[in-house]
Amino acid sequence: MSDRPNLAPLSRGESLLFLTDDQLRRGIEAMFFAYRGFTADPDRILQEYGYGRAHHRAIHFINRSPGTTVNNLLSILGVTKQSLNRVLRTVVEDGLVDSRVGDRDKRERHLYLTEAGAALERKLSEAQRSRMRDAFRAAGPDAVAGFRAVLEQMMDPEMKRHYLDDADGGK
Amino acid sequence: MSDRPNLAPLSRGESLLFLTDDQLRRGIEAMFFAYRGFTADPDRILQEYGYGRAHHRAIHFINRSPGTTVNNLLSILGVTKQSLNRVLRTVVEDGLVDSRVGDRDKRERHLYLTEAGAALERKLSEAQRSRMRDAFRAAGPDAVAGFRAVLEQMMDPEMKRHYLDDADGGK
DNA sequence: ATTTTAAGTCAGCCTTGTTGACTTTCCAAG
DNA sequence: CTTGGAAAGTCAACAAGGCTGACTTAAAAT
Repeated sequence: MSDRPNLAPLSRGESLLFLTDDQLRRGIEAMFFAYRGFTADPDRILQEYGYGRAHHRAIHFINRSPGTTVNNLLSILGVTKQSLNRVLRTVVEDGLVDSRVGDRDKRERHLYLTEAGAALERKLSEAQRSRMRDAFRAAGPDAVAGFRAVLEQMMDPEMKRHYLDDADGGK
Repeated sequence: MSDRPNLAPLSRGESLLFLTDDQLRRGIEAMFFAYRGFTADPDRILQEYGYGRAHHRAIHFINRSPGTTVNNLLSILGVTKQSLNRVLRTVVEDGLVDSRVGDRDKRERHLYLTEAGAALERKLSEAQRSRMRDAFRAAGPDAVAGFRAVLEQMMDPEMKRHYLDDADGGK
């Protein structure tokens, strides 16, 4: 393969790098427009339920890590506890999330999805997975690896901790 | 369910992709965490100026397409005119953006960055480009192509129109 | 002359973020 | 056993930035 994919005009022989400001600007806009697409489908579903993205995020990560504590969720989501609490209160009241006092430490609340919560989670994530599946299929396996590699590099280091604690073990 | 847990694509990067629900969930979280990183640096700068992401977006696209009209900006950003107008009013008042009545059509306002506006734009986009440059460098050229390919597929079709109207011309 | 379009404005509402102050619970260290 | 502090929750106030709806002005299009 060429080491210069179809990306750069490179008229000035000076730069071996394919990272012109224009290339970077395209990457920036790609993030902007793609993120909009990425959230569009769940947003529509949430609206029917009177929820917002904040509810989606909470539900997603409770589903991913059942029994997680509020504090843990706080550090993943990066919002204040007051902000999270407002969201959490509504989903608990609405019977989507179960908040159980900790056994070892009774100050902690452990969060679990109820059946209704799990049902909404499936609905939301199926919509989101569907779009991602289509994008992955259309772009191909190599592109998917590249996509993940770049995004991983773009995260703040502290966030990488939360990005799939399980993940591919070593590496 | 997935009959093929994380085995590499053995069919020559063609047919069956390894798109388990878990792979897709990783892609979803990658988007979430990366987008946070992506906006973190500009957000910090904007805060010093008392602006938000909405101002950044307006400034970005005015810089990309000087002389663009309010209506055009509206369709790129996908917000209501009232929402955009509030943002636009402040940046015009603050002398970052110049709003000129159209020559051909006097109903239209054409938007341009002033020197001060261009200075802020450079500051913001340099921060964002810097992070993207680092991510691109670390991930490598092939990854960058894949990143862009996947994001492009993830956009809503109408948004693809706005994504680099200039772009690689005849394909 | 009438209708449509582009832009702007006013008013009000919602979600989701923020601070700050304060309480309750309860583990753990002195 | 007392007390310091962490975890969680609550109340209040505020701001950004979305939204809708109603309305005006000016100019272009029909």
